[in-house]
Amino acid sequence: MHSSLLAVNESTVSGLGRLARFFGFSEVMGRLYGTLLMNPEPLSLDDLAETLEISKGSVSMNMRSLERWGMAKEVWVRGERKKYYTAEPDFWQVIRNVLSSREQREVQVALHVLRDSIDKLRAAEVELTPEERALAVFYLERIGDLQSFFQFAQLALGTILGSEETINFDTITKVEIG
Amino acid sequence: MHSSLLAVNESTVSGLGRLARFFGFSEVMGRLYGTLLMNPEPLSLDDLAETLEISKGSVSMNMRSLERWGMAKEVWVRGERKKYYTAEPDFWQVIRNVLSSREQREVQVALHVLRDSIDKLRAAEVELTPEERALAVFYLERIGDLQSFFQFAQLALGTILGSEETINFDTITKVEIG
DNA sequence: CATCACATTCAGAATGTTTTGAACACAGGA
DNA sequence: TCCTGTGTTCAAAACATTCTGAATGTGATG
Repeated sequence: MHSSLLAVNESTVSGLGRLARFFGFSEVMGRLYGTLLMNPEPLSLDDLAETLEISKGSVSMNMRSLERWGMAKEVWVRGERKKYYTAEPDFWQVIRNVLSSREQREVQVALHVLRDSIDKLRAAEVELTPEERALAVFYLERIGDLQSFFQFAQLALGTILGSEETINFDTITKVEIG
Repeated sequence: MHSSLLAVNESTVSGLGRLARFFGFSEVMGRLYGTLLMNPEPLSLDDLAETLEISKGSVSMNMRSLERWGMAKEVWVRGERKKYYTAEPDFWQVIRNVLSSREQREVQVALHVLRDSIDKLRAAEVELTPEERALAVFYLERIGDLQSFFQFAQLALGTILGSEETINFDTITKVEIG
């Protein structure tokens, strides 16, 4: 195989490994996804283990994670008993999965905790000494700032996820906040 | 001190620890930032070590990281020789720092690598066998998808960072993509 | 310039995470 | 039923990260 193809493959695989880390997944998951993405044909567990030079056990577990996240799926190959996988090629779909099943929930939990804190402080107000009351006011201010941030995050996620149809990245010319 | 104040403090500190992890920092950094954020008065290294029950060495190192990221700054306390710190209270400022010095660079590196890959494939075209050429075409397609994604990320980051004045999260009603 | 009060550093310990590979489970075919 | 090829599991090992605390550095002060 020509060296340029090998080099491009390698840099894509390691780049996706990096991206996976960034999104809080294991690097191996990213590399597996990358390997599948850069292969026109489906690959078996053994193929993947051999290509990435990692144990079959690791491939097995990481592939199941990839499946759960909708980043890869099993395909049937005629006359073969092995499991074969392909990458979900719609990157947008993958991002949507991650953002909606993980990030969005995180943000909502955070907002919930903040709201609880505010309620707690308001409820306790009558029992506080003057100094404590001053501190409570200070807390409310800081918590309000955090709330604003998470509300922004919620809004941004909602916007990205809200558009039902697949966003065609190529046609985006502007991201507006207002 | 009233239990509600303690509870709110604790949940904010651990929430910020969590957020720090999410952004790829150490949890301790987040907790330190949270502790400072929830204290009207500056705190010394010893105060922080005692409050969070961690060693002074760890506090020292993590506080220097926080300073480098613009999340905390030293303040002079009259008549004291110790170093005192306060949290940068403008959350938006903190986010801007992180996004512009880290995320934006990451995205630009990724785009650069992808462009290099495309160039490499184009340059090698004449030397390829027919099968290799088919694979190159396939690679170009996949790489184009990745490029679109990173270009979107670049655009979004640019929009958030581009607005010179501090964004008031409270007044944001919409995040638009188009 | 010696002392004191603090901050910083870093080797080693503690802890957390990921990987491996051997054991096991399972399904299909003989 | 037993064998064979495959996938899965999980305890232990390898590896990575983070923390600690004693040693060291630093600078202000008498």
